[in-house]
Amino acid sequence: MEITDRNGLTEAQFLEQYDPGDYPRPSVTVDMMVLSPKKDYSGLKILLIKRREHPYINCWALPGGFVRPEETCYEAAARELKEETGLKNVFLEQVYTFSKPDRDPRMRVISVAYMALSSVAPPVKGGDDALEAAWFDFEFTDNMLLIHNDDIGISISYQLTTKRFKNGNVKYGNMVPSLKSKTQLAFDHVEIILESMIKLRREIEYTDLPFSMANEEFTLPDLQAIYELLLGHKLYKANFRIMVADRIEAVDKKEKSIIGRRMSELYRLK
Amino acid sequence: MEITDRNGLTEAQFLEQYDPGDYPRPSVTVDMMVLSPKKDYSGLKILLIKRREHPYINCWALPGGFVRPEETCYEAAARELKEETGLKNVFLEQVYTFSKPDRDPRMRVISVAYMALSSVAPPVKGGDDALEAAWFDFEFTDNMLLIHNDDIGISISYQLTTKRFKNGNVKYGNMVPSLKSKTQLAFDHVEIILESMIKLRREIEYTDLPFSMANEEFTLPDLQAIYELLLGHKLYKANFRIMVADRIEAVDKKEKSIIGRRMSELYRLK
DNA sequence: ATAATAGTGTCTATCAGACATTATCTG
DNA sequence: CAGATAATGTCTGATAGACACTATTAT
Repeated sequence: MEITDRNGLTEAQFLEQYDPGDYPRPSVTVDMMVLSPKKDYSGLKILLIKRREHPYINCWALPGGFVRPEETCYEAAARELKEETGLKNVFLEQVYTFSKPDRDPRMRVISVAYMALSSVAPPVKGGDDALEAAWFDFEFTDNMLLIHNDDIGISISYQLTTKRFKNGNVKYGNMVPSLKSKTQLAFDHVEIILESMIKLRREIEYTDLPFSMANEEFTLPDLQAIYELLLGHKLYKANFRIMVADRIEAVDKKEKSIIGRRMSELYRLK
Repeated sequence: MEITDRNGLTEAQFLEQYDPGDYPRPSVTVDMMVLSPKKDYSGLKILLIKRREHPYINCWALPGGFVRPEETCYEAAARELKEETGLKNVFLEQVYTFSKPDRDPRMRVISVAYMALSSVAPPVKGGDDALEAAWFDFEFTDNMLLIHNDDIGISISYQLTTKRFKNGNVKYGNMVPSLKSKTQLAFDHVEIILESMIKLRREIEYTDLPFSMANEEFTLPDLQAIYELLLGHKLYKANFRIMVADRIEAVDKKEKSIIGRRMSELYRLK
């Protein structure tokens, strides 16, 4: 009664004898843009890992790693994030898959990019560890990407210009980075950051995504500060409050806001 | 003067001796949702391929194939699309990467999904060919996905319900399909279609994407019809024209519109 | 001539942007 | 009390949604 193929095999029989063959397969990795606000909400931080091997030896790279046979890409990203930072249950979303054949000179590596947003920046393995990680100040404007850590004296910057591309008969502008500093990010990780920021800013329009950078309970001045950091521009207080009004509920407690110096109502995401 | 690693190797030396090792690697494929309008603009069509092998033998599947070592995923998708349909230079965009370890029972396959939008639906290899392909009528509403081809007597339908998910502390609704027809789509291809349609509809808001389904020169009633097909609801004529006004230029010719029966001004995308 | 469809005018509700004002808190 | 900041009020212009009307064309 079971369906058989042209060789008379049932599905179970087919799978039993199936040989995946020896075609060249790419390695698949995940790479992540992990952002968190600075403690005083005066800017954003991004997590980078220092490379100890060729290629891009001594360069800083986005955290990431290989996708294991028994896990999804999402699970791989969540695992790597937890290994690096201890963070779990933070916002984590797929951004784009990068697949230029020569993006890694060692071998063919296809990388699925993720972005993660955390309300805190936990301490990471630093110093002269084999795996050195650090949080960098992250500044992203219309024409500049600046990533620096003044403690360890590293500054990486790219100028951003807009180039027009065509897809079918639809044209659109796209950011093109050009290195301005002596040090650079490893691989195509600038592009991963740029794609992530574009997607992030677009999604702020129709999601509650900035809430994932706020504490469980937050004041509105602080939530507004997070929105402003992610969007890269100031907002009007009154308009902002109208915008988020139906997504929040008062907790009926007061606390000093992080960015201000006064008591402010606490709220929670509905 | 060159930088050496802990073994004293330069980058060139390192790459020379580098052994990618024998870790398990996934196969990477691309799968595509290819949409085009019906000739009379009364609906959408989607391209499907009939499977001749286990698993999902005799099921219909999205077109796709393996990513070759020397090409990007985009190039793989463009190549497969051209092979199936002869189409090139159509709108083609990455949607999402699907990576459940068991999504293909034969082996680990990670699939990068693309969507393609064409103004025409070229004839495809049909009949009793080894590789049977066909265009299906495509209907997508809030609670139903219906894919059918009355010529060959195939109808595939899924009911769509909304389930709430959590990502970090952000909650959002997501469509969950449940099969209603006897026949089903192969693999997780329903999910690829759903993700693609969500992204497609969202991008219509801020791109010229529906123009890629129109002819080079088009009438406004026809362009509006395409917008309505993709969005799944009617638009007001006057509002629609205001909306597209600054993106089009008159060609100063008239032609009968496809959906109407009268002469109408021809336009072109700026 | 008539019916259908192309094309335009305009009213309204909503909303983002922009200031202005009042209330409250800290030092 | 003074200065700063939290919180609210309100004006304006742009825009989406809705409907009505005129012009043109196929039969």
